[in-house]
Amino acid sequence: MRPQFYPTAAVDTVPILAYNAGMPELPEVESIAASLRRAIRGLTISSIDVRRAALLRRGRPADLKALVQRRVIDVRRRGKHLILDAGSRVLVFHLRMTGGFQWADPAAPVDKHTHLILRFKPGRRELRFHDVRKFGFLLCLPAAGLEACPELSALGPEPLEIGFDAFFTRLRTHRGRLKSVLLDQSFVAGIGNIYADEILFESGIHPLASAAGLSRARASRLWAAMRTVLAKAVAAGGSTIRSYRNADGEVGHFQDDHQVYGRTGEPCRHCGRPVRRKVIGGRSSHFCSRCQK
DNA sequence: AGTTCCCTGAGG
DNA sequence: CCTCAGGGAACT
Repeated sequence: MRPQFYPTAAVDTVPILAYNAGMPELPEVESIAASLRRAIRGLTISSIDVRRAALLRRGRPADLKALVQRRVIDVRRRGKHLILDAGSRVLVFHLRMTGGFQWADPAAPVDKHTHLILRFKPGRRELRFHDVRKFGFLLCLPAAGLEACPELSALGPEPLEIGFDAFFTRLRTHRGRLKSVLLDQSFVAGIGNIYADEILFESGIHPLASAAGLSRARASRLWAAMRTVLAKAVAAGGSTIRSYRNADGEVGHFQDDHQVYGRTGEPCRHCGRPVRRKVIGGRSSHFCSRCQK
């Protein structure tokens, strides 16, 4: 997990906000939340432009309008959800596969996939939420009882917060293949297809292994790998964010450093055998059949 | 536990 | 033109 930024324009251009171009999982959402926090915490929402009402899954357009004049208290993450805390009311975004934000110059053309625009005071830039495939959604809810909303209450613990004993206990209650269990947001929240494969490779465990049948020793390796892989990715700012949009609107490129994900047929970085790909639970899985048992 | 659906751009 | 990818809900 060592993405690097390669400026494509002048050396002095500064990336100001993650423009997500990958599939956001826990590390990416964490990174995006941090960018948004730096950009808008403490600002007052001055207007909201809803360009695609269907984006709003819970709450009403009028609830969105009621956010105007409120101050942004914080931006945080829960699972893959991004929570914009405006005091007694909050906005919850789920980026799904192609959702992302732009911290844009209001004069810049608005692309057709932009579904929501938030403007602030003070500030000369606006926050645009875009989503090419429209899988993402937005909740506008009262802060009180937020955790009780179905999207959030269904989530399992945070993978970087759960201790080993609790993790091991949870594993036994989730039968099925390990790959599917890691992707189950009610097991732990925030792991997606890429990190699930990377975690399994790091732990040396096969994606088809039975979750409930894992020995304590193997579960311990899995737990440690989960922490290592996710923490490194968080520290790197999210390995699947492939581009940043800088102040000039130029896009820089990241180099991914995955061990197995998307490397079908390429040599395993440990043993050199070709990385295999197999569909498990409807999701493509990448693994090394020699290094993962 | 597997399949379908949502949606669109990318790649064949 | 066709097919595929993907998160996650809603099926079967």
